[in-house]
Amino acid sequence: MARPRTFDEQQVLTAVRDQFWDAGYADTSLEDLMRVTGLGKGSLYAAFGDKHRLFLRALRGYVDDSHGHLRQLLDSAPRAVDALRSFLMAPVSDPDGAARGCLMANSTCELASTDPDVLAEARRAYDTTTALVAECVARAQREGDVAGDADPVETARALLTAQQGIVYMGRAGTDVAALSATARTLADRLLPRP
Amino acid sequence: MARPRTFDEQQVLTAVRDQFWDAGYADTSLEDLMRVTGLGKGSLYAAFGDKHRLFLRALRGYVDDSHGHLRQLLDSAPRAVDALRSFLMAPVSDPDGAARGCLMANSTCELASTDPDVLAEARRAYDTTTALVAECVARAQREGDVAGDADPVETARALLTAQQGIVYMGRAGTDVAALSATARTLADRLLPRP
DNA sequence: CGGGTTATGGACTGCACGGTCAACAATGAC
DNA sequence: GTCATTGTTGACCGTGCAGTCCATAACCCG
Repeated sequence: MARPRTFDEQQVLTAVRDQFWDAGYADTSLEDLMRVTGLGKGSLYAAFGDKHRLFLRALRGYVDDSHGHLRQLLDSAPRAVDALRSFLMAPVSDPDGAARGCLMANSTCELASTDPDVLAEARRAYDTTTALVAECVARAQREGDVAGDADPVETARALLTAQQGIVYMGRAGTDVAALSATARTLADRLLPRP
Repeated sequence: MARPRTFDEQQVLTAVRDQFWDAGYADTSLEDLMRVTGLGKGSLYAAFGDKHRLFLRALRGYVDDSHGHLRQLLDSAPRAVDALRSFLMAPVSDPDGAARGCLMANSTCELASTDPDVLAEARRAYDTTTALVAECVARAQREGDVAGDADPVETARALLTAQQGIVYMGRAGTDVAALSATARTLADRLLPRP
């Protein structure tokens, strides 16, 4: 046939994602991307298109992976309420990762007003997250761990909003100890026992 | 003496702030700044220094103004608990402004990992905000509108974190109606009646 | 009115960026 | 071994950028 590729697409996308995550979209140059992937410009362009398309590709992969992890988290917990607490604590579960924030959130803040693709990806992401969390809230209610009078979707929105607030405060340099305490406070308040 | 300035410094800083707010730091060029201020490059450099210093100047002005408004909001309310609710609802109080987010938050997400000045400004801003809100929480407790067993600072941190989550979800394109409902849910949960 | 001083505006510079391209390398089919 | 096909590489290009600088304009003081 023809000459085969010498790189693994997933490895390249992971390196690209980390680069955009650390430096943002505008502050990442093609030279940065060449350095972290080990590929030449031509290879990157042939395989992924231009910088913007490559960014969207990495961003979508990040979102899909995150949803995969979330599904696993929500489904694997014996009691749904514990999964919901873990969801809220996730931003502070990795002490070193808090200041990094979330690639989707960082990208949204940087680009939402000028890049419709990023905004659309954000809406898609949070719709999915809300649905996953709402289902888990309903399960927690059936298990008797969360008051049954609250609307699961509304509770899920509140949990997601609070979680994004935690992500943001971590990005803003709040130390992890104080932020963990805040996360626990939010969990206690937003997941009232019946 | 010498030739006087033909521009008003505050007006210029307001125009600059709006430009950075709408487009972000990296996506704002000096040409943009010249357009919105009506000044030439030489005037901008002579009066404010380079792009980065001008940005920091506008950002600090924004933060100081925000704290001024917050003081006014917290002090003017007859009952402190209503002020705290207003604080939480502020991001959705202007329907058109929700998607704009907050200049401090947008800047932090875009630049926190590469610009120490912005990160320092963020920490300063949120320390101040926390102190102001905590004082108001204490007042609400004295007025008997908020349960007295909660630590005012910890409650303030939870409120601020939730508020930033609301700001962010607005920036991410959540429609204002749904977001207002979420804000009310968060207010109800985070400000429990005694 | 003249001269010292500061503001103004635009021409200019050097650079880093995203993107293109063509020559070359590696593979499998036959 | 030959060839068609695809991947790889690095030189190259045009553009837009931040920042500099200087000639000129406007002002106040004496």
